[in-house]
Amino acid sequence: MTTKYEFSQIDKKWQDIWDEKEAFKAVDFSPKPKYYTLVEFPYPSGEGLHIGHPRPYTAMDIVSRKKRMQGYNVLFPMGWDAFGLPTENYAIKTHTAPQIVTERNIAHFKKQIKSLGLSFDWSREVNTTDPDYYRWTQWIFLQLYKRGLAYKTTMPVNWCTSCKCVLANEEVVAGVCERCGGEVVRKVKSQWMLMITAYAQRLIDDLADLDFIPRVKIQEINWIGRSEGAEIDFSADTGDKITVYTTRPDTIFGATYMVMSPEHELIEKWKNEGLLKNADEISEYQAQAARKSDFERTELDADKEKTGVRLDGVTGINPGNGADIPIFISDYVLSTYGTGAIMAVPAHDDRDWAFAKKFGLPIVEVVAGGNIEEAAYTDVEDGLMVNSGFLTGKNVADAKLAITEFLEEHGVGRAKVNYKLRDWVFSRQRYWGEPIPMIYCEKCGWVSVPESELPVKLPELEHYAPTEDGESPLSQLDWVNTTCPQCGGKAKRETDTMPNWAGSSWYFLRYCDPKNSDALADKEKLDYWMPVDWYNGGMEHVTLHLLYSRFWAKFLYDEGILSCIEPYLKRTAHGMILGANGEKMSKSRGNVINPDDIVGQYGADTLRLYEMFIGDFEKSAPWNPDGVKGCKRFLDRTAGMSAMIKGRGASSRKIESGLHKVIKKVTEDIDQMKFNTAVAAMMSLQNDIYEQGHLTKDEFETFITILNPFAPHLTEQLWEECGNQSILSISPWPEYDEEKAADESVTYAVQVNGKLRGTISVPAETSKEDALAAAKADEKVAGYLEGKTLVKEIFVPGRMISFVVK
RNA sequence: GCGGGAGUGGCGGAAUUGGUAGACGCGCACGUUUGAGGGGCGUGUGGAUACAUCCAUACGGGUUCGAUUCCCGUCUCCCGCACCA
Repeated sequence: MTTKYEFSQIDKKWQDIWDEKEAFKAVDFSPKPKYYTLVEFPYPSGEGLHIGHPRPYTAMDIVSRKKRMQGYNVLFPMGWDAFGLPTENYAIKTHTAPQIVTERNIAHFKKQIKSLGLSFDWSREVNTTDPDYYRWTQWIFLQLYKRGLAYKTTMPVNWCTSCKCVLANEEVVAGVCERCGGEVVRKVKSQWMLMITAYAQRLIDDLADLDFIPRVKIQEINWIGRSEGAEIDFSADTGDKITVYTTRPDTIFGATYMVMSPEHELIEKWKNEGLLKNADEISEYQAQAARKSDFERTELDADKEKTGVRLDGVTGINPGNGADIPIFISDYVLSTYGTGAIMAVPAHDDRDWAFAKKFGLPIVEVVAGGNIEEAAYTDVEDGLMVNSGFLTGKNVADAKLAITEFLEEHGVGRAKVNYKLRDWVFSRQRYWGEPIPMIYCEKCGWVSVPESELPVKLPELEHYAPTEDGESPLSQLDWVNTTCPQCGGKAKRETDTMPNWAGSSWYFLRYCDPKNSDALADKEKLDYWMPVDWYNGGMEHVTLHLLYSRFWAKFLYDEGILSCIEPYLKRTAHGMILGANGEKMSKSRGNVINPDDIVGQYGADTLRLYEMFIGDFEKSAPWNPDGVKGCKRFLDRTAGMSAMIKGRGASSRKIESGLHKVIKKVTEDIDQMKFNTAVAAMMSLQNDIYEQGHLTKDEFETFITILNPFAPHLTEQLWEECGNQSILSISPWPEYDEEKAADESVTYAVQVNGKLRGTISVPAETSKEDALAAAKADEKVAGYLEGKTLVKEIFVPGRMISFVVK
């Protein structure tokens, strides 16, 4: 009999039995209610599993196991997000094909993940680098192209000088490449783009009904960055129209100058027409701005001064008051937002104020309430319009409406909503990604690869390194030469590949029907399984993967492929596991914990339990080697309980009531991600059982049943040793019985004038009157009541009694 | 700067329609078992103390019979975004 958690003898045994019996297989169209739990599939890096991986995996495994035991048909799948730069860089360095490296990494990851006893349905495993998988990634791209949502354009892009590759906005973090930390510069290139901006409003609106944790919703909304304002057409004395975007049209009478981004197209026009007297100075400034990386350009440095050059020879006209105003170019105006030009209102915008101060431009107050000598007054709640013609006297909100109406009437402006979200740069000049299934024909332009010819397979290569000029290594191959599907003439293939976010944008759909060769998944299976009921992942993916995949799902809904408008009903996020010193784990800090070592030394259940007990699941927590030992001790003591079994039924009122309370607590805590307090409750009950010294077989079996999702290996073993033939992991979850949970007696805290003066213990069903009488009779309490006038009695059933005396 | 979150023992952390602050674990101390160590089992463990009490949840106020919880103000830390007009 097992009296300790002998992990080396039981972990593998039960993993094999679960495999053999297909205990965790998700059944298509089962009459049971379905439940789809999802964790972010990992990128199988060469470093192997990180100690952070098991935290979300175990958490969602616990949710899945509990749901299964509660009678749900659970889909809990796993796969590999295997395209990506680290693999390719490793391949370049070691001259090994990325295909081989990937295969090896996946095998290693899978072995590690399997050692944790997670209840994945491995029969649904997917791999984004499998041609049978990426065939459908390419297919979705073609559908986007067909609808005009994929397009190729030449534009300035973020270019990682180290990866020699284009990055999406979302991949540039603090001015450097989020993957390698390399310097990012601007480079003009022809790129495939996905029009995610077409879905900006829906991506905001549809969050409303979803059960996402608030910080995820807020971060997505902020990233999309909706703002309401107006476009206003200013004119120039050249006869040209300069449209600006502003959120403060109410301040138009305070617009004392204009600023255009250095890239604004009118500047070239005016240069060509010879209108600019200081054309050389302007060109020099433009060249300077172009050299700066986006990071330098947007860096907010306390010492950083605004720069700019006045367009000498051109004057703007304020359509509000008809005033002539100067026009500048400055790099504080971005070409990629709004119209690339602004009306500057220095009295009421911090940036315009700083610029005006530096260049000695007039600052005209149009909203009263601030001190514009000191700083711009940007408050929109208080303050009335002044110096503003027909707007004078109105408040800001009314003035906005009035001026917008005025502009619309006169045809020089209109209400306008803008978003910070940009279209998704979808091309990568690298080898290890899905080829973009497009062909360029001199005669026909860009032509789709016919769907019947998908997948466009990645050809095998000798050299994987990108070329110095920033082209994909695929461009060096004869593979690029093909024929135009439309006219049959000579044509060339697109050599860029997709970003690694492509395959992960729809993988949760493939799990519903992973082997389908006629469609990305069968419609009926999608309708059965989708949407995902609970998706847990990292905060770092909120503005990347989460947003991208919501976009693709919405598109597929529009195409009639999906029946749900949102892919995930519930989204939660786990905290990081830090090193023992409280810092982020990293090789350079020397504080890395390897999950294999923990599993080898303490067993899978110990690692699982500790990762759940370590702290609040949503927050980061430092690793504590002694904390792991505490969890092993609890598991050993759980096994030790089997030697304390006597009889059946209930051993005592106390344990029976405690057990039912813990059933309730564990059941609820799992649903609320409060795994740490669920474990604490079981530990506490175990202490009570040890104190009593014995328990019944029924109690023991119930105890190991609720512990099973956390520590499946040990509890299966103990269940078997109790003489059960069944698999515990798929046995019914215990029912909570309120009557049995009820206590025999209740302890009341007794306060006098708000201070705790005693406690009394009375039978649970004691009436208010009897309880109050008992409280007054308490020796200590009586001492405080004596000689005083009782003003008030407060009775909170089951909790406390409070007397107010004078 | 904007947005979000958090400040509780030596440490990780519990406790919310306001109701016994510090559950549970670690660490530490003592006892016990053992040839010793380790391990197990048990007891104790916020601070001060005149041992009746008093103080204590970042800081300062407020509401209340009662505040970690609600309100006002201040400070600190973490995360995200960042010249988005």
